[in-house]
Amino acid sequence: MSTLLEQGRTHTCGELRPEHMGHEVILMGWVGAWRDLGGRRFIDLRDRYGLTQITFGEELDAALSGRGKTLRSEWVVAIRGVVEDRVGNGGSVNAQLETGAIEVRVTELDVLSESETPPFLIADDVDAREELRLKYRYLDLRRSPMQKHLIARHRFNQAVRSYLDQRDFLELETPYLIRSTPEGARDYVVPSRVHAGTFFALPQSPQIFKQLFMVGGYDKYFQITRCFRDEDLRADRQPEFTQVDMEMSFPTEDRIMGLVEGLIQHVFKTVIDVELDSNFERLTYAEAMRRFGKDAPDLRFGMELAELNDLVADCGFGVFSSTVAAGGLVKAIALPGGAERSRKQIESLQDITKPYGAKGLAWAKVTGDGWQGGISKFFDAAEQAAMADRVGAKEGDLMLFVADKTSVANAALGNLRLHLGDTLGLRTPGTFKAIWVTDFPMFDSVELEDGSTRWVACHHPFTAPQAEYALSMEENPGEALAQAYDLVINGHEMGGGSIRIHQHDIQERMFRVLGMPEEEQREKFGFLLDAFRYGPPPHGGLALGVDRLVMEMVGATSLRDVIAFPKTNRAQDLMLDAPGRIDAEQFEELYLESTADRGDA
RNA sequence: GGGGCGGUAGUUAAGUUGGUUAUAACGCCGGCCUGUCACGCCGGAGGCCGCGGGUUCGAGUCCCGUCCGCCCCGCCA
Repeated sequence: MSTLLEQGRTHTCGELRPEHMGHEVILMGWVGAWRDLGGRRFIDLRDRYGLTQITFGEELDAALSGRGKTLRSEWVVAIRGVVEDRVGNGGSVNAQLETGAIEVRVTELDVLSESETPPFLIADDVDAREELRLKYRYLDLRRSPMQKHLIARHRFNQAVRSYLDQRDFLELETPYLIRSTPEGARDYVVPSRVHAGTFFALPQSPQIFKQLFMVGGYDKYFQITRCFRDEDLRADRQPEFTQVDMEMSFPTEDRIMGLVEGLIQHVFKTVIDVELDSNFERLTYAEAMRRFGKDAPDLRFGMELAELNDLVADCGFGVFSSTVAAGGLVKAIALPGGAERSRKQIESLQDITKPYGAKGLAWAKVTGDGWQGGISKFFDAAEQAAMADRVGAKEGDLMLFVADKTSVANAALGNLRLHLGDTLGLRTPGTFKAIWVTDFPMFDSVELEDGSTRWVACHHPFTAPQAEYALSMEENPGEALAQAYDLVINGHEMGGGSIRIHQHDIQERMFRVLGMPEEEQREKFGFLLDAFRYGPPPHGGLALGVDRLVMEMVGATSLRDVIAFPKTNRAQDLMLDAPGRIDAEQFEELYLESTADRGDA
């Protein structure tokens, strides 16, 4: 007679329903919680599909029941049994469980695997600290919330593939061992054994390859691929992360955004059954910064920032007028009902703005009798009315002001707005607002240590300028706008893309603005520049952050909760204990003894 | 590189102005219990108080250093 394992499962642990009553079934799974009543024992048998209560009764089979008592947490068992009605057996339905109306009376038991007592309880509510969960990640992955997250990832990937496949996109792979081009983020680097003293780099994105696919005539490409950046981590930043990387030939910005909009709607519908509004709202970068202080605003709530420079340029409050005179920005936000807050509560908000470099957070309460408290006394009634009107503050509101350099004022108030939105419950979990932020600047000016400034690409050096700036960007880099766009959902950047430069002369101008000499261009991007001499089609694309999208969809608060084997804050894997040392022989083969061996010494 | 929070039984936490035997819950082990599902009841075992120094008659508690985890700034599409 064959074993239960050989016969195979007839059902999963999440499958049985009242219509199966009377059926003989074989289930396999992990032993969860049990309840031992003496002559009767209940066990929750668990797999990734759900929980089924199985039961042993002494009156039916004392020997089998005795074996049932020896089972312990996380043992793996196969059982044969009969599906029975809980109520008919004298119990009651467990409405919390999908299988709560039935139970399986065990008639045969095979222990497939025993388990030591796990270091933490495998339960939906984690009580173990994260350090421990990461060390025993395979146990953490048994928890239902983690399984839901990874299953959502699977559905996400499948939805992307089917959507893009139906639209003639080809899923093509690109190499992971490539050449370091130290622009943007720091590269992860892999020493070459065959070529002593030289190094591969892991890609920060397949950017250049996908452009070469366009030159190669594969006019619609995508890939779900890993990218690597050796930078410090955050809750929403891992050193390796997954992107849906896409590129198409003969595009316009609208066609790309339209395609991605459809893709995002399809994915939200498929993965979490949410219908997003069609025609995602579009905001220019300048407008986003002006109204929300951030290039990735959360539009699920208002509380927009207001600029007050023109109103306070000549006011009696020196902090404001001198900020305007120095070319800075005075901005304010109204907190509805905030006038009830105590001075202490109000001043504690500085803890939010301070990390962004804001020197202070000024405030005033709007009452029926003019402003009160804070900086009220510096303004007469007309000034107060004008500012309150600009900010949209009503009686009972609290006005909050930041006067600082433009970047600081925007960052401080923009993040304060998000904080207030959080505390007021305006960023409702389970609600989603997807928007496009468009018309990004081409260049950012960076101050060097010697006080001079240089221009760096906001996006990357292959981003096309908008037509009207193609010729003028050299004279006026700060004014030039790019054909670049970001997808933003709930205040998080979920993806970004651009139309690329395919014209040789414009690419040269771009490099000139960036101050990259020709030899350096040749050395870093020679193959791309060469390729663009042989009929590159107009092309453009976009990349989506898979981890961030899944995180937002399932409502996780950390990327680690949607990545099977993530890294810690210090970029380590606690389970593997990686990175780790290598043995002397392995090391020697790589010729890493001295920096003189790098090849550029 | 900088700031903040944390590390005490297997786990999660409490631990007062420094004081004698370091608590609790869950888990674990044993016993009782035939309708539980956070089962219940009785009993038991279990501690390098992250690590290293220092102050003190005495340190989980105070000081210095260090390691680890998390959040944020810088950095980073």
